[in-house]
Amino acid sequence: MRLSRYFLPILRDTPKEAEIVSHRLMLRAGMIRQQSAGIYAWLPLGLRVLNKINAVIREEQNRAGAVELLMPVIQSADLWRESGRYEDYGKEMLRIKDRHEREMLFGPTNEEMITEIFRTYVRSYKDLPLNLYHIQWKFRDEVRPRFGVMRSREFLMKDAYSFDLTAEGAQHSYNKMFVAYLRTFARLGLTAIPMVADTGPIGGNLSHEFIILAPTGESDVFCHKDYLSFTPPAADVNFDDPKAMQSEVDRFTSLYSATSEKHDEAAYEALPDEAKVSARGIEVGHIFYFGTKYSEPMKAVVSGPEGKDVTVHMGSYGIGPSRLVAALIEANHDDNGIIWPDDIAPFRVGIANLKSGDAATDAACEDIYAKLTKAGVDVLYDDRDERAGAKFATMDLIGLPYQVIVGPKGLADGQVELKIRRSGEREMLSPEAVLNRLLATISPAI
RNA sequence: CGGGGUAUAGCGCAGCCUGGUAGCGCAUCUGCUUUGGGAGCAGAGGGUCGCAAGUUCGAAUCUUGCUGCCCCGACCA
Repeated sequence: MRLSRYFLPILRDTPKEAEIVSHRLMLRAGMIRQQSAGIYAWLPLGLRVLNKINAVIREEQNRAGAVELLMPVIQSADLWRESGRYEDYGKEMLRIKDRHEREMLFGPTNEEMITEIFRTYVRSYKDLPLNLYHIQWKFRDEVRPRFGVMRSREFLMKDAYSFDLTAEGAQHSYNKMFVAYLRTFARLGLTAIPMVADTGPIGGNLSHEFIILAPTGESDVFCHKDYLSFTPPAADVNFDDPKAMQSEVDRFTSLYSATSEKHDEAAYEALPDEAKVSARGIEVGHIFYFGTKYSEPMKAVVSGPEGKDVTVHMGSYGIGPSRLVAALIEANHDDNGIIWPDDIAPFRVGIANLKSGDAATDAACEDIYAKLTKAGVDVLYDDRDERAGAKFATMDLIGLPYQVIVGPKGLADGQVELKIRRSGEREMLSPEAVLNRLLATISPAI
């Protein structure tokens, strides 16, 4: 992408409403635009990041055997009356009426709808287990939205729903998502710690939140320090092997960890002092097993092996990609701006033409741009007629991991500069060497 | 939902107390000079001063009502 033809509304000043660093940087980098309290437009740069996060989530959901579909954002109130949640959900649910005065709602979650779909088509135990997911916008009318997309009213969520014949099967489904989540967060470069959680209005008796530690987090959390250095489940872990899944889950639930709602002061105090971690955390995922809470009232039943109807056991599994964008920035930034992980960056490489209009620098930039683009690398080529300083500042602000700096001085020696955003390291290399170096950074499919 | 703020150009702000028809910096546009870490000079464009009613010869400024937004708390897959 040529920056001169892109839409990247950078702000030099920080809008005063932005309190936390991720919100400030998302506004300054032209990623989002607030439209109303807790409601944001995603501008091109922000959308790129959101889509990259979604891609990782999809790969790991699919690997774990979940199947993607897409459900609507607007739902019928009648569906929610079946489960009894239309009355229970309260003012967080945005209720609307269509032209025929029919009661509708903007979905805060999709348990009822997925259960309706499931019960319509799935009749036999032979079709189980089944895990269906989608990535769709949700709306929860929070009393006080804040911190940009970290705590917004409209937000994107990946929500998966599992269906099993038995509680044992449901445990395996739960474990698969547990492992998939660990892998997903690890691939995003985040250390997420599973914590025993409150089940809230979703209900159920087995639930974990996945928390990443950050000073701007909204939850008080407590855990064993060793969690910070756990290695995530491997790519070739066998999701169909219940024992393998259970042992991974056991490994990640072996040490103390809890949010303040479930905190056990005595258990925590029993830890050695050097193992105690008391911090703030951001909830980036939440998984539940809730048995027949929805399948029972909504009559989601299948014929069992003995020919008798069996009410299915369900679980649901959420990740907030829009919140993850903010969480990633909270975990990856410095005074100059965002520092994206390679695979999440809106563009992996930035090319700064320090003298647009100069035949030699233009030619060198065009050549590098063309070759990287042809190799399938996302490149942002800053071909604007701007001063060098402005180009450096822009690339650092939007956090491009690799920056190729092309100017007349270097080209006189046949060299361009490669700068690594995260370390600040810079090196003068030939254009060919830079290309080889950049292509080598593209990690093979995990 | 309680408490506290705030609303003036795309962003950050001044002007309000003491009413006289709107200003600064950044950004944008033009020209010239510059050109390796957010350049300089000169000029230009851009605002129903959140909305409504009232007081007044005259309201960004005073009064009343409403609304948006932000912060603290409570709340929160």
